[in-house]
Amino acid sequence: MASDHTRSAILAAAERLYADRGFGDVTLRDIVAEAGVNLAAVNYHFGSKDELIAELFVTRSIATNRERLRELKAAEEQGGGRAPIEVILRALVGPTLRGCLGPENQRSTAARFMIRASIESVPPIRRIKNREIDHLRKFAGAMRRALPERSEVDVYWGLNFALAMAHHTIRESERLTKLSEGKCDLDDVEDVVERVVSVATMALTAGRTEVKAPAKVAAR
Amino acid sequence: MASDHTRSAILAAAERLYADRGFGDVTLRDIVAEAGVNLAAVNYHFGSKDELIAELFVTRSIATNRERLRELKAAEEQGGGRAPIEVILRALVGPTLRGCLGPENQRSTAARFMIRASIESVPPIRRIKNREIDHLRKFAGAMRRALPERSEVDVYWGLNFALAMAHHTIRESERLTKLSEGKCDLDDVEDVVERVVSVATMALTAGRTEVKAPAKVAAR
DNA sequence: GATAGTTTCATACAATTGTTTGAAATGCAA
DNA sequence: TTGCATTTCAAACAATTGTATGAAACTATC
Repeated sequence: MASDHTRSAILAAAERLYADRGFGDVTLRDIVAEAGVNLAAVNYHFGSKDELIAELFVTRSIATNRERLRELKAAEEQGGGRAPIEVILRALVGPTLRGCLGPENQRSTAARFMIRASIESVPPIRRIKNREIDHLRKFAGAMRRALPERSEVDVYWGLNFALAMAHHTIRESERLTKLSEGKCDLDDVEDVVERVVSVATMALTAGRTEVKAPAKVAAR
Repeated sequence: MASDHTRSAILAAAERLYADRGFGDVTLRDIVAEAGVNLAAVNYHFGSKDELIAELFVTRSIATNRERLRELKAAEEQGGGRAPIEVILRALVGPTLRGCLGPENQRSTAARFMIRASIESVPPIRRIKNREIDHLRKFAGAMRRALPERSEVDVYWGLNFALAMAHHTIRESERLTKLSEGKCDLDDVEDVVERVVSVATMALTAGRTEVKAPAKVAAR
């Protein structure tokens, strides 16, 4: 094992390049050049290109999920097992948004890598990705506890829309800036978070404030 | 020109394969095999692989935009130059959702291709994609006319969120089905359209029903 | 300081990719 | 039919990719 220097240099370079340019057009030769190591080092340390990607994704996936669950657990414990829906949604979309948006220099490579992974899903990632469903299920559970009158289906849709707004805004941030001629300030991350959270909250609570009623009609 | 048979067979096969498997892992050999034509035919008729993709994208892009604008124009003319925001949003997200979701057999290859193009944007598409901004600007204009009291920034955010929900739902439809254990019915396209439209409408009108007031505070 | 195990390196390999080539086939006008 | 342009085809080409190899360099233990 010795220094591990080569190994971690590869991981860092790969994550940076994948985050910037996507999996499609980053070759092993690009990675080793960026890392300043030999081409054969990748196969020596990771076995194959796919295993490198998988290791990268697993590591980051665990970290991101832990971050989100930490916020969620803290909120629920504080509220005696039930957190306000806004807080839950903030725990869901906040970390990713904060990691990907914001002033240029503080953008997180890890977060941008995860967004790439969620977009152009390559085989090694696709194989692992199913686990994330369990993670989302925990959020769905918390949301149902926060909105007991709400139908299960509506909660899933709200969760889906919250992730939709967060991810899409990240992916298309450049286009939104161009479309709005800079008027939408994507560097003001907390403003973006609040916009997403507030719309998702409305989607989950509108037309159903206190009522106990059947399912289908909701969220209209 | 003669029959054009080969040319259109290539276009059809390419669109189908790209829609199904993405640009990343579809080779020219896959396409010509599917089309039942010779490998060299692609370069003979289109010049290069990139030009084939570009032609496909341009054709579909024009058709999709025309479809959306047709709905929009019809609505605005009927309302004397100003359509209700719900109708505008339906014109924006309806065609794409209807094309991509719904019972297996009636899903549109064209719509799925366009979603692929919006996801894993390859160089030839990226070069053209800027034009779509002009198209979105027309929708932004109609939305501003429908919501004159609303700030410009809020309208752009509403537009962004509407597209976000539509596209994300299409992209992650499989995951939503799995997460909800089939309870979210993605075959009921009109239900999905109404959900997206209603949430986007709320995002654009909440907390600002009749008031004439400054910007920032909105959509909270 | 010799030796065994680990890591790095230049280089080669095999497979796949988009593209080109030149001949054969086809269609069409005179 | 003849002649000419268009279209199709099998085959080869050149470039790029991930991977494998075997020797060299290094590290640590005795």
